[in-house]
Amino acid sequence: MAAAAGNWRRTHTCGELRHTDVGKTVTLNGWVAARRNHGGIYFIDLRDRYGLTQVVLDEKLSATVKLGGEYVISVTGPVHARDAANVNPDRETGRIELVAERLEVLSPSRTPAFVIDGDEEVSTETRLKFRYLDLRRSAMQKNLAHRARLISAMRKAFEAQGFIEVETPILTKATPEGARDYLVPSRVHPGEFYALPQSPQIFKQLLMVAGLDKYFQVARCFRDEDLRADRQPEFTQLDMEMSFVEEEDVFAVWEQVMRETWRAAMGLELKLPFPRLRWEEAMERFGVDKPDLRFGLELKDLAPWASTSGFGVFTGALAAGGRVMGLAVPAPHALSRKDITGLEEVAKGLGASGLAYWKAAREGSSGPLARFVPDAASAERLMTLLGAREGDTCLFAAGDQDMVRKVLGELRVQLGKRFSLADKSIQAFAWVTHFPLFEYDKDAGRWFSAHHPFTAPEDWTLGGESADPAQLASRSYDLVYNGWELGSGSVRIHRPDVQERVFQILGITPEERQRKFGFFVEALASGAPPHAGFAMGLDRIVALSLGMDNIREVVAFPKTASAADLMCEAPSPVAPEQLAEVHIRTVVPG
RNA sequence: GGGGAUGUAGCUCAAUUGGUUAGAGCGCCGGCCUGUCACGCCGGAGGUUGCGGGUUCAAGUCCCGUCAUCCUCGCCA
Repeated sequence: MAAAAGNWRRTHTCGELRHTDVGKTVTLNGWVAARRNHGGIYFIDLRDRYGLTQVVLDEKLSATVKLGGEYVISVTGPVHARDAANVNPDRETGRIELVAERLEVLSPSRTPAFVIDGDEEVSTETRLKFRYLDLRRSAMQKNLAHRARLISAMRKAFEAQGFIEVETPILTKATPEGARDYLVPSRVHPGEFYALPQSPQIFKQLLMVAGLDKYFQVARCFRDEDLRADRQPEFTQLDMEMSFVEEEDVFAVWEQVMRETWRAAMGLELKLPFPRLRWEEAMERFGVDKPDLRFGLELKDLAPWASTSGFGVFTGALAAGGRVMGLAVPAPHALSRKDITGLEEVAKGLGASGLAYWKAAREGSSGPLARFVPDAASAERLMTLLGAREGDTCLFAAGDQDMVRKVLGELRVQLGKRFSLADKSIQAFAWVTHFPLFEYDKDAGRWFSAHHPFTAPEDWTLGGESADPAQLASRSYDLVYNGWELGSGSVRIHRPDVQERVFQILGITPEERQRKFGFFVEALASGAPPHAGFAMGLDRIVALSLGMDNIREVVAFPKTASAADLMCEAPSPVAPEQLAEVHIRTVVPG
């Protein structure tokens, strides 16, 4: 190091000097956030991660340097108390100022693309292009600090429960099921590819076979699918797995982790245990697999009334094996004819043929359905089924069960938002369990795992040879929070015979299975303990805990909706030599 | 892949029915100013109206295409 180095180094940060420091001679380093030149006296607001401190220059000193916005400087001088008239009560450091005796420009700055401390909302495009400036804003620094606190709290909570953190490969093997893989060509093996992990799923199960017993990892995951506000092509999971356990053991660990995390990062005390409800119950009561439990407005089965209603659409739906369901919007929340037309559009968009409604009343009810509710007894019966009171607006859907649930589930969500039904003081965590094991894909003409192919079935026999895969429940579960899915997991298959049977139902041939999962099946046959795990979407939970709905705000260097990095301009073409090295020839359409 | 919104100065936005030399605030540059803290005052520079084509006497404005950003459906075991 040069002999002169060190005299510019800070003794304090820009956020910590107080009235009690008056008289000390200090050195601050930071960015020039604002300049106020009064000719004979010159003020600088000096910024760093910790705050803002006013620096005062006299004419002599200010004349020696040319300062621009965002210049990085070092200033040394005594801390002075401000006169009462000059105190700035809006700033932590507002009672003092640093009177500079030495000022050094450590690094000049080009004119920034936007004003760092400005009030104007800068476009996402500009923010991402100059992300290093965007991250200089205190709001972004707070977000990242909050993220770090939350991750740290989770790490501590897992470690306290005896979990060990293990890193798993980023260069791994392509998987046939699930999301599209990001591929990486191999130089050494011409024509072959690694894949970036969609999750560390297989590795964490292998760690259980290895006997690691309690694993966790802050794991980066990659999925080459289209983006959303809450989805980036690379994202972070808090991933975990444990051995010799079942659902309740995993729930207990996570409930403890969430309680400690919420306490440390948010200062909130969570009530344990979280409620559990089976997937089937969630779908029946709320129409969705991630219900917002902060308000009611539940879906009700109206078959007992509908079957004798005389309304052809309803009786027809029931006769065809479908459902007639409804929900009651409490009377204070009025829905106009126009509102209902809007909701009907939503319903139609989701496959409903229409949206019947009824203004509940024992006498003189109204709405298109009123003529099918001819008397007080009939009205009473319907209102009881709906849990409706006098004056409530009741909405109905009839038809195929999946469609009816989807329509009313969506209406429930929209009405909840519209009328702010959710009690904001509630932290509504819940475990949704026993999702279906398989889903049928009409286009592909085969069954797919609803969760992933290593998920244990509720019944180890898989219902026998003749079972209908659609009817099988799995031992998978989601953690739901205020209507958001935070993460999911399952009890895994630890028996090779059951794993074989699942592959069989998925239509994966023995050759294919051997090629793609051979090592994994062998591992399961090499002493696999019963095990189960869970992974939480970290970006989502950090954003949610900050009251934000876009995870870009909590990711340091996120990508745009077209998966581009506007700052470093990735992806980008590469030199032909580089392609040749990895045996790639590109064929670009057009 | 589909749908919707947006694109004008470095940033955030305005510009009537298609009609003069495309404006404002902030930022930037120059000057003045000893108590400001969004300092103030005076002056100034800065535009391929995303790009390409078309209609028109005339296009930021209308039409077609295209690109980018945002939201969203499909997709995301």
